[in-house]
Amino acid sequence: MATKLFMGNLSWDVTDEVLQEAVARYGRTISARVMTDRDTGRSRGFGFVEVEDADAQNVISGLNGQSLMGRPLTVNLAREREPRSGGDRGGYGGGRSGGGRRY
DNA sequence: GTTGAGCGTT
Repeated sequence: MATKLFMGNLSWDVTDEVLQEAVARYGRTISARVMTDRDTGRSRGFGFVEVEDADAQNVISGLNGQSLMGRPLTVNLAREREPRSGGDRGGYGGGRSGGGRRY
């Protein structure tokens, strides 16, 4: 199992590799990806990382507040984005993302 | 050549 983490306040110089290397030091990194602007292709300043559930808390406590590339990292549980459609044309009528933040 | 809160693509 893997836990998804949201990385914020990333330096524009940070890349997927750098993020993975940084997270891999605190836990087994399943996957690391830095969200880059699809419009311009430049880093948006945040990304997502997948780590083992047992290491998720360790990674958060380890990287959250730590400085990377000269900028303090912000680590939090990433929201679950719509599960992959799976490719089945199925068409669930009641598909409800439930909305994002609800406060 | 720039910028800085926020939750991503098949």
